Parts: sequence; structure tokens; C-alpha cells
Amino acid sequence: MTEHHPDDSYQPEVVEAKWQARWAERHTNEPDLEGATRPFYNLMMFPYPSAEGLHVGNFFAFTGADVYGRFKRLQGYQVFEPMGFDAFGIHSENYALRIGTHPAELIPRNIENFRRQLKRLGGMFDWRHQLSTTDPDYYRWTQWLFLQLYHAGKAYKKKAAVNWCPRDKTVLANEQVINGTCERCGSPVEQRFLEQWFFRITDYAERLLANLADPTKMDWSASTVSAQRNWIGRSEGAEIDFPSEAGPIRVFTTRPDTLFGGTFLVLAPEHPLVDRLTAGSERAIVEAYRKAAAAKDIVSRKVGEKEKTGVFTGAFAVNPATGAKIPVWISDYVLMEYGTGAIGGVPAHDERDFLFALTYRLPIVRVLAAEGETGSTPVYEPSTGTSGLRLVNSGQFSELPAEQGIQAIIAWLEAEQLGKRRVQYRLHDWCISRQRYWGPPIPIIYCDACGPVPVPEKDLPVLLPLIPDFQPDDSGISPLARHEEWYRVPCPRCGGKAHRETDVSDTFLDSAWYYLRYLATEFADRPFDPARNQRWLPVASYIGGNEHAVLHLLYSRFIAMGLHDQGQLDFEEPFRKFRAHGTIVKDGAKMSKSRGNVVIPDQYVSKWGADTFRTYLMFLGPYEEGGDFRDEGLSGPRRFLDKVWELVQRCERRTLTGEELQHGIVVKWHQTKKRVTLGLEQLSYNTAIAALMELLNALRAVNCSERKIVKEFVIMLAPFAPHFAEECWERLGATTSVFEAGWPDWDEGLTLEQEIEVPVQVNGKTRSRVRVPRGATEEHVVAAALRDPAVTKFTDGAPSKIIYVKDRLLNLVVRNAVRGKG
RNA sequence: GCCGGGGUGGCGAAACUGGCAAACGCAAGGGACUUAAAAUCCCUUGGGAGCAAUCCCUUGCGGGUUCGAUCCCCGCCCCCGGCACCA
Repeated sequence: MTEHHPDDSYQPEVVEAKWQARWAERHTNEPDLEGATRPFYNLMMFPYPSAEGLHVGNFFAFTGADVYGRFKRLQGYQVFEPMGFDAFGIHSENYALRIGTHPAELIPRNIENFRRQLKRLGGMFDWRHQLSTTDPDYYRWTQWLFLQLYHAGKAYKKKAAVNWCPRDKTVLANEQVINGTCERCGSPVEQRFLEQWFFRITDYAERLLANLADPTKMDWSASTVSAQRNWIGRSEGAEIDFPSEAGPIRVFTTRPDTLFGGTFLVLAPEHPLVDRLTAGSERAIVEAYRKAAAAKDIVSRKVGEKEKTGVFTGAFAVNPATGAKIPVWISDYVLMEYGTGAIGGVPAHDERDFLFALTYRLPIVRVLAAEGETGSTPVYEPSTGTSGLRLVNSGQFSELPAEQGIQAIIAWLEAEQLGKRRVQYRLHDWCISRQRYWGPPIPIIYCDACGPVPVPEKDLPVLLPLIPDFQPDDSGISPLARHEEWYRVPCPRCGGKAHRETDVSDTFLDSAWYYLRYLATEFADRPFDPARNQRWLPVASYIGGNEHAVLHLLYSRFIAMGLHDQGQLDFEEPFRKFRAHGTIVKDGAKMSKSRGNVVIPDQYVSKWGADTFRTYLMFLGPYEEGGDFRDEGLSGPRRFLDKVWELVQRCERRTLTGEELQHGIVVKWHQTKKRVTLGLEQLSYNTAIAALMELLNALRAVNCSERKIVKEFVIMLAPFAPHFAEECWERLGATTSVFEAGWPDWDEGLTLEQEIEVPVQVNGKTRSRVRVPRGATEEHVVAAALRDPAVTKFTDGAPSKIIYVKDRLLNLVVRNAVRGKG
């Protein structure tokens, strides 16, 4: 053991290895889950171990969350900061396929590498509670969760039009289709009709939406809240029945006020009434159109295509408001999965209906008019909203303002039993079946006699068999179906011939409840522990990427709500506070493998040290906005740490000198404590670090190394540079961790300077400053200002108006401003 | 089109939600130390005028409110993200 000398230099690799070892030995990062009196659950989104390793974006995310956890720790909370691996799923399986290694072999290897990187970063992780979603002890409970939802009637199987990715050879949830392409591989998604398992997330649409606006339940980033709102997509309106030969045709509209302008109906090609409506002579054309529509992939069906096509079914319906006989058409601009799959065409007030009417020469009747218009000209009126519009050509409703017209017509429809008020959501049920190998098998058995039978809980987990041929194919059937010995089982209910469900569940089901499992990893007999949940949940702080706004973050809320309604959880919102971190770009450009500019953290950690790397990441931009990673930037934070190191080596216990006091060291010190504390609480890490740099510069300027200040400096630096701070703390004579030290408090009175410089403006332009004591009266400051030639040069006589903001600013208003003569 | 977040020096950015615009850092230039380089230290660095004290201009664009606007209001432009033939 070498003795430290006051002048020995900062060697990150030595310091970091030492403290990582010591944290492990001392169990520094392992809070008492049973007895914690001030528990703080600090969660960050766990990674997919599906690549060579973590990239700088992951490090940025984890570091920011870790800084917050360490700050809370220093404030005296017992912080639980777990880490795990989202190791099931297409991303991991695709990676295994590409590498040509079985995922069961590859993924544990990746996890080891991820763990190594994470430990090197110096996160405050409690490794006792590490989990992997691929562990049977984990996915046993994922399957259990499926059964809970199944028994609650929240899981069901139906044959439906689903998104099929031809490259990944599986169905996808709507949330995993981005602009008609696969979220994972970017292939255009096809439509297939398959029997799939769904979760009834739509049952919770209203609650999921309402809680977003409830600050007692959720404090989330605005961008995430907005994305979820858009995704849930609530619309208010009415459904209206149009009588026809084949029975009533129900349409949904958000604008019942335009009902009198409905001159035709349009049904989606897949609409179930089309067969019955179609007249004999039109049958061939209608069939051809339906076939063509079905053949289109989702991209071209939903995106672009402004020209409208469609065919007449030969049938007519009656507009219940006007009594007019109106033709029934089909067109692919009407989508079966939204509303009722049928619309009333109002060509005068809807752009799409207008284009359709123009193409097929359908009548256009205007029923809304602006102020001072009669509405007699039958042209399309592109109007968004209802403001300034009134109804015309609308029978007894004419002349009502549009907003009132909506309410009046709904009331009339309800009275006449022609329709009713209705809220429509864009959100669809969550399709969780995947025709892939690498996931938890859905715990259902199909019996020839009993039908679908849930696997009894005592038989869980349904183990994923180790099979060599796990490649997916085009059949729409999971690779597991090829394995008879696994596929064929006796029925758990009657013992008769039966077979297993061969689909696995969506990865997002694995990740929808992992925060519960972290708290209970040592329990084999239960998925989570009520007493621990009671103590630690909901999660106090959750940090992650906004790309999961309508995926993981929505699904997790749904699962918590479902469990809550089953009496399993006593909260329904799992993440009290969520903050979305920003994204990192490299030299101004997005990082991507094809560009070859992906930053691998390891080399930087080796060169600069983890503490410098962490500090740089937190300094390079606002945490919630991200920033630009530039190699040159690392030298700044490293120089900063070197200077702090040097300050620590020469620090001494003494009183401040007159010169130091004169330079306002005490004020700067207390101001810094305040700024760093508030900055950390708001995740404004870049400004917190800047404040510390300012204090350091101020100390160095007067050569001050007073021990009390240096100690508090080290504590405040500890969230960013934990190993470094521990080492400094020890060298300052401590025998316990710096994280036991407690967060420094500041004296508000001492953050204010006693003598201040008040800017003096003339007509709003700063012309000079006067030094006055804090709290000086207006008279005092004005008198001082008018003694200053730099001011009087511009005033030329008595000011006509004086604005004085105490301790802030003096503004003298003069009528004839004198121009500066230089 | 609708919703959310942005637009400030050569660059990353800061500014008590109305009060000295550009803190902190990077890069660049000059100087000191050194045989030299690196490291370190000191100085300069938004634009323009001036020998200078100093003055004028400057927060995407155009208006407005105000003694005073990066901040508030109105009308635009551009960038990032979400939703979107959604009725």
C-alpha cells in the first residue's frame, strides 16, 4: 500500500477500481427493502441485451437517472436503484439469427458484457435484484399475469385483420407499426386475417386518458403525456342509424351538425353489410373493388392517395334528418377499424367527402354558413371547427350556431331513437400474440373437447423448449408448432387430446411489470410482494426514452390498472414521476450503424475515466433535450476534476481571510449550494455542473481552499463523479462513504450580497451601475445615479418618471433623451 | 391539418417565467514557462465605429403591450417528435 502524497495526481482507473470494489464489499448500494423508512424507488428503463454492447445513448440515460438517485441518497433517502435485462423478444432473437447463434447461448453472454459496462460506469445499482425477462422464474409470472387478465375477461382471442411483418414473420401490435412499417425492421406491414390474442386495453381508454391530467397520480414529461393523448385519440360525436333495405346502417360522426348535408353513405370495403346491400347487377364490380382493397398493403391504403376511388353498391339508405333517399357506396378511404366502418358523406363540409362527390358527381348540399353568408352557393367550405358558423338548410335547426347545432341534433336523434351520443377512441386492443420463438409461451391449451383451457397456475412456467430450428417462417404459425413432443399435451381439464398454444407473448408484456419484480426477485412463490409494494411503490422517479411513450409506458399503465382492479395492487398508476431524457447526436448528426458514427462508451471510459465521462454527458446539454457528443468536449470536465483534485490535496482547516470575504466567497458558496440543489431536483444537470465550476473558479481566483467549503463541494460533485468524490472524501479524512455525508444546506440570507451594483437605465437603456447597500431606498439610489456623469450625460435635467425595482434596477425616463455623443 | 418541444456568438449552451443577453464549457488567437512539444498558468474572443474613455447594433421574421421583452400578446417562417383518408 503506497502512501498518498499531497501532490500525487488523479488517476481515474485506480480510483474507480478501488471504489467499485469497496461499494461491493460494503454493500453500499443495497438498501433494506423491508425496513427502509424513507424509501425512494429510482427506476430507469432496462436495456435490451440485443447488440454488441451499450452505446452512449444508454449511458446518457442511465447516468442521468443515477445522478438523480445519488442526489436522493445524499438527501437521506434509502434509494433502490435496480437494473435488469429485457432479453426476450424480436430484437434479441433477430440479433441471434444474424449472428447465427442460439439466443439461449448468446443472450447470457450479452448480459455479461452489459453488466461489465454498467459496473464500469459506476451506477448505484443493487445487483442483488438483477433480473432477466428470459429467466423461467421471471416469465413464469409473465404467464401468470396473462392468466390473471384471462380470468378477468381482459384477454380474448379473435380473428381479425392484423399487422403482419413479412420480414420478421410475425404479427405486430398497432403501437409497433410506424407509418405503416415495422418498428423493428422498417418493412412495409401487410394485412392478414389471423386468430390472435388481444388484451382489452380499450376498456381503460377513459381512465388512461383521465389520469394523465391528474397531478396527484402522475407527474410526467409534457411530451410523453401529449403522445399518449394523441394515441388514445378521444373524439366526441354521435352514432346515427341510416335505414336501408338491408337494415339500419350505423355511422359515427364528430359533426352531427352537418347531418342535413349528408347526401350519400360510404362503407369500408370490409363492412359486413356490403354483401347484403349489393344489388345483383353491381355484385361483380363490388367484389372486384373489395379484392383490390384487400390486396393493398397498409402503407398505400392509409397513407397518401388523395384521389378517391369507390363503387356504388346499388343500394340506397335514408337520411333520417332530410328523409332523402341517398346512395350507398364503398370506398377504401373509409376504414373498418375506426368508428363503425361507415360514414355519412357530407361533401360540402368535409374535404374527403367533397373529393369523392366530385369524382362520382354526387350532390353537394351546404348546411353551414359563416357570418353574413346565406350558404346558398353549394360549394365545399373548408372550415376547421365550428366557430363563427351557423346551420343553414337544416330544417328546424337552421340558424343555430354550429356548436349548439351539434347538441340540438344529438338531443333530437336520441329523442327519435335514431342515434345517440358516443365517444370514440383511436386506441385499439393490444394484440399480444407473436409467431416467434424467443418469448414466453402463452399459457393456453386447446382441447378437442373443452376448447381453450388455461394452463393451471401450478403448472407454470410453461417452459420455452430449447430447439435448434427457431427460425420464423411465412406460415403465420410459430416455430414451436413444429415440435410435437412439446405441442401435444393432455387437456388439464379432462385429460383428453389437446395441444398447446404455440404463439409467444409480446416482449412488451415482459417489460410491463418488471418494476414489480425487482422488489421481489428472491421470492419463488409469488410474482411480487404486497408488503414491499406498499413500502416502495408507486415508483418515485422513472427516467427513460420517449420512444416508449405509446408502447411500454402505455402498456405498463394498463397492466397496473388491470392488477389494481383485481385487487392485486393498491395503486393504479405505477410511475408517479416520469421524465423523458433527450437524445444524443454525434458531431451534429444522428448516430447510426450505417453512418458508422455510433459512440461506444468503453474507449472513452478507458481514456478519460468513468467520472469524467459521466460529468461530460451531464454537462453537454440539458438532460431532457439531449445534445451533441464531441470528442473535444471531454477535456473540459476532465480539467475541472483535475482542479478539484488539486484543491482537495491542498485544502486546510482555517477561517476565511479578509480578501476571501471581500471577494464574496461566502455568498458564492451559498449561492452554489442553492443552484446545485435546485438544478439537480429539476434534472438541470448542465447548469448544476456550471455552478460548481463557477465556485471552483471563484475559489481559485483568491487561492481559497477552506476545508468546510471543499468538503461540501465534494459532496455536491458526488452524484456526477461518484468514485472521484469518494476518493476525495477519504483523503479529507472520512472513513465512511461520501454518500452517508448528507446534502449540504444553504443559508438563504448568505446567498445575497450586502453591497450590490444596481444597473441604471435611461429610457430603458443601461448607462451605468451604482454600488449601493442591499435594500437601499429609492431616494438613495436615484441620488447616487444622478451624481454619475455616465448617467447625467443622457438625462439632461430631472427625469419625468422613475422606475425603481428594489435591489434590481433603476430606470430613469426623460422626455428629451440625449443621444450619446461618445 | 391537429398536438407537444424548440430556434440565442465559430460550436454546446445560460438567463430569478418581464429587469445588466451570452454565465459555464469547447474551439480559436496572443503571451508566460520549456532546448522543444505536451501539460499548466495569464490575457483576448457576438457584430460594427473609434487612438481612446466610450458609442451604435444584436436572442428566426413582422407587428403589438410595457419605463423596460430571449421571456407576455397577435400574425408568419423554419427544425425535432407524436397523431393523421380517424369521419
